[in-house]
Amino acid sequence: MYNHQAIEKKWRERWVKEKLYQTGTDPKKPKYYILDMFPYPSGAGLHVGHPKGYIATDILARLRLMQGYNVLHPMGFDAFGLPAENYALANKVHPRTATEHNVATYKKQLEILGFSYDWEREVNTTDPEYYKWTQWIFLEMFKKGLAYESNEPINWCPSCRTGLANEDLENGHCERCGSEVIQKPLRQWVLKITDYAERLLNDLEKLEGWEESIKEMQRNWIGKSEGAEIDFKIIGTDKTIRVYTTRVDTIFGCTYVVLAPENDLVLELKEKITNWNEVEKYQVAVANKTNLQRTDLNKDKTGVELQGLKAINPFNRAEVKIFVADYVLNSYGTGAVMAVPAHDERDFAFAQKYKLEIKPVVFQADGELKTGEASCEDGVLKDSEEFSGLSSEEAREKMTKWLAKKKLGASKINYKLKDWVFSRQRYWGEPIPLIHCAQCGVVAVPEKDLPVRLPEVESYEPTGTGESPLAAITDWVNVKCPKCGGGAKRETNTMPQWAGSSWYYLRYINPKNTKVLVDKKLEKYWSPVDFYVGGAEHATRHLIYARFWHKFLYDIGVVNYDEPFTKLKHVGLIMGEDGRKMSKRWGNVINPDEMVEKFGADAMRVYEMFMGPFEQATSWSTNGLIGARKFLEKVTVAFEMEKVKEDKKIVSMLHKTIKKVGEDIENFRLNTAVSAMMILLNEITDYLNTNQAWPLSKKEQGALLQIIAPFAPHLAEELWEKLGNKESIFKSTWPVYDKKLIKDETINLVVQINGKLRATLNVTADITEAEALTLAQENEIVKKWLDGQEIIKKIFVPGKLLNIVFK
RNA sequence: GCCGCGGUGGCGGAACUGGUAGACGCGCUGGACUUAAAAUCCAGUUGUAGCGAUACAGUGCGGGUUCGAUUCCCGCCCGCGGCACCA
Repeated sequence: MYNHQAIEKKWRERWVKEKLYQTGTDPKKPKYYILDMFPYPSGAGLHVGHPKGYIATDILARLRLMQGYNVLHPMGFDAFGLPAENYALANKVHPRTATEHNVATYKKQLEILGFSYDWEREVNTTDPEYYKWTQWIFLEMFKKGLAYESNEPINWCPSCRTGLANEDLENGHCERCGSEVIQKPLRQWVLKITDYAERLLNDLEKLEGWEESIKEMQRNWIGKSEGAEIDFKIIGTDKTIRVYTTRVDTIFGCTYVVLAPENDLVLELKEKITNWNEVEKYQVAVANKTNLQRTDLNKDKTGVELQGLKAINPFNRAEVKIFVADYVLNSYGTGAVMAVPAHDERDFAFAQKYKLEIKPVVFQADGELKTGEASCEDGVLKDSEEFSGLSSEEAREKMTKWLAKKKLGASKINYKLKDWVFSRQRYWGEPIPLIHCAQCGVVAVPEKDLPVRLPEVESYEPTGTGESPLAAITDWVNVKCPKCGGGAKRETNTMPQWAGSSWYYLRYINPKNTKVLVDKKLEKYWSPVDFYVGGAEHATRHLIYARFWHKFLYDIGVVNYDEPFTKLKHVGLIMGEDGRKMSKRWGNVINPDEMVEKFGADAMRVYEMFMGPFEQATSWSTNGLIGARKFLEKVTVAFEMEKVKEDKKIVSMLHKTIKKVGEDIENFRLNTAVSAMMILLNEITDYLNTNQAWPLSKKEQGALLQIIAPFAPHLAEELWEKLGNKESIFKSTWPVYDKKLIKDETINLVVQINGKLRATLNVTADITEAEALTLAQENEIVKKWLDGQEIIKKIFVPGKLLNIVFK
C-alpha cells in the first residue's frame, strides 16, 4: 500500500514552489488554450461530477505541456448570482463574505485533486477590476444601439422577484427556484441578440470541433423560419390584419383568420365588434391563465369570433371570419395567422370544434388526401386559380412574388430567439453603468468612472415592486449627470449572472492587466480557445450568449476571431450508485473529498476517466474506484524491482501503448487509454512474478511513467524521482513510439468457412494468400469442414483473415 | 409531436474506415495463504448441450445488402436529452 496522502501532499507543494504550472510564454513554442467552464461557487461545494471534466482537461493540458506547448489552463469563479444573495438574506451576511468563503472551499477542493491550473490567472466575476470590463462591454453595446429599454411584459418570477430571459425558463417555471413564472410589464434593459441571429446560426457550420448535438440545440433555439407576411383587409374599416405564414401555398384553403387575444388590433376594432363583451371576457380569461396553463394544456383549443367583422383573403377575395384564440401567440410573427384547417393541425382542431369550413387545396402526387386530420406535407396545388398545378415549393415562390408586386405582403424571416432580457432587480450582480437624467435622457457612465461599484446596503431584500434593493440607497442613486451636470439618478438594475461568464475566457489571457479588456498582442497569440469543456446544460444559454458577445467584440475590433471556442465537448453526468441523479433527496451523493482522502487523488482521477465514454452519463461505483487504486498499486509494486531482463514482446507492447494513450488523449477517449495501460501493467506484473526482473529497461520504465503521468501525476512524479530523475516528469518530453517496434512479427490469422470462424493460425504477419491457404488446409478442423466440398470463393484480407466459401 | 443521442454478459463498458463480439474494470464462483477474517495471489465467468475437443444460438425487434453485419440500408419498439400551440 503506497501512502497516497504523503506522496500527493509532497508533490503538490513542490509544484507550487517550482511554479511548474505557470503559463508558458516562450514565443517560439506553439500555444494550447484549454479551458473548463468555470464553476459557480455554491455553498454545497464540489461534488464528484464536477471534477470529471476538470480531470479530462487536466490530462490533455499535461500532455500538451510534455509535448512542448505553451499551455494556458486557467480556472476562475462565476460568483455573482442569486444563491449567494439568498444565502445572504437568510443569514444576514454580505454576499461577498459568503462568496469568498465558498471560493476558498472550492479552491481547496480543486487543489487536492492535483490540477495544473495557473492560479496566477484566476478570475472572479465579482472583482470590481473584472466587472469594470463587463460594464465596459455593456456600454459599448449601448453605444451601438444594441441595448434598449423595454416596457413590454417580461417573464417575472414572483419568488425570486426578478425578471428572467426566455432561456431561464423550464416549462414556464423559474429555472432557479421552480416557481411559476408570470408575465409582468416592467422596465427592463434588453440586448438585441436577434441582430446576431443569422450569424449565430450560420457560423455554427464553421464549428467543426463542436458536437452535433449542441449545434442542433442552438439551431433549435434560434429557430429560423422562412415565410411571408400577408395583409388581410378588414371589411368596412381602414384596418388590415397582417399574418405570418410559412405556407403561403395553402392560402386558397384559408377559411378564417385568428388574432392573438393580446393583439392590439382587437382593442382598435372594439367599436365594430358586435359581441365585444364576450371578446373582452375571453381576453381577461386568457390573461389570467399562467404561462403553464396556456402552453401545457394544448389539448383543447378555445377562441371567440369577432362578430360583425370579416377579412378578405387577398388571393381569392373570399370573405373570412375573424377569431381571437390563445393558440396564437402574440409574441411570435405578427400575432396573427391565416387559418388553413385542411393543412395545419392546430387550425384543424379549432375548425372541428367550432364547425368551420375545412377546404383542402394541396394534394399528394397520387391525389390521395387524408381525412380526419390535417395533411401538412407539401404537395400539388388545386383550386388555387392561376397557381393550381404548381408544387408547394414553386407556389410559395410565385405567390410571394405576386404578393410583393401587389403590395399585399412580402417574404419574411422569423426567429424563435428573443432579445435577451438583461436586467435583474437584484443586488448581487454588476450594476448597469447608466444614468437617467431628466434633461439628457439615458447617459452612459464615462469610461474613466468605471467600474460602477456595488454599494454597501443594509438590506438585500428585493423591493417586490420591481425595483432592485439598490434603489433604496439614495446617496448612491443620486448623481450628477455626466453630460449636463444636473441632478440625475443611477440605473438600479443589475446584470444577470450570464454577463460575467460571457467573456471570462478573454480575461485569462491577461488577468493582471486592468488597463485593457484584453491585450491585443496576447489575444492574437492565445485566441481562440482551442478546447472548451463543460456541461451540456449550457448549450443554449452560456454558449449562445458568449458567442454573441464575442461576435460583438469582433465587430468593434477588440478580438481577432469571430468564434471564441474552436472545439467543444460536453461532459456526461455522474449518476449515483443507484443509477439516479445524485441528490440529497435520494441520499446517493458522493463526496469527492472523502474519496480523495481514502483512495487518493490519483485513483480518483484514473477512475473517473475509466468509468466510460467522456460525454456519456455513467453511474458511480466506489468499487470501481478501488479497482483504479489497485492498478496504481500494481505500478508501485512493479517499481520496487531493480533487476532488468528486457523482453521484446513487452517492449513492443509498451510502444503500442504509448501510441494508443497519446491518440486517445487527443480524442478524449480516456476510458480506453486507461484500459490500455492496465493491460500493459498486467503483462508487466506477470513477467515480474515469473522472472523476478523488469521486462523494460530503465529508460522504458521512464516512458511508462510518462504516459501514466497525466492521469496520476503525483504517483508518477514520485516513481520518476525514484528512477533517479532530478526534474519534474512534466518537464520531460512526451515519449515517441518506435514505428518498427509496434509492428507485429506474427499475427493470429482468422480462418473462416462460409463466414464462420473455424480456426485461428499463428503465422508471420506478411503471409501471402497462397501460403495461408496451404496452412489452413493442413488444419484438422478446417480439413473436416472442407471435406468433400467444392470451394467456390476465397477472400483474403492480408494480416487479418482468410474466408473459404463453398457451395 | 418535432429534433438529437443511445440500446452489447449479473453491472460500467470494449470492438480501427464491414473482418476473432464481450477487451479492461466491477461483481460472482472455486482454490492458495490464514486459527479465522480482511488484504493479496491463482483459476473460471454470454447462454444452451457435452467430461471434453467441439457444436449451436447470441449485440432492442422484424426484414434486407454482403463471402462476412454490433458496424451499412428499410420498417418498428424502448430509454435519455433538448424544444414544443413558433403558424
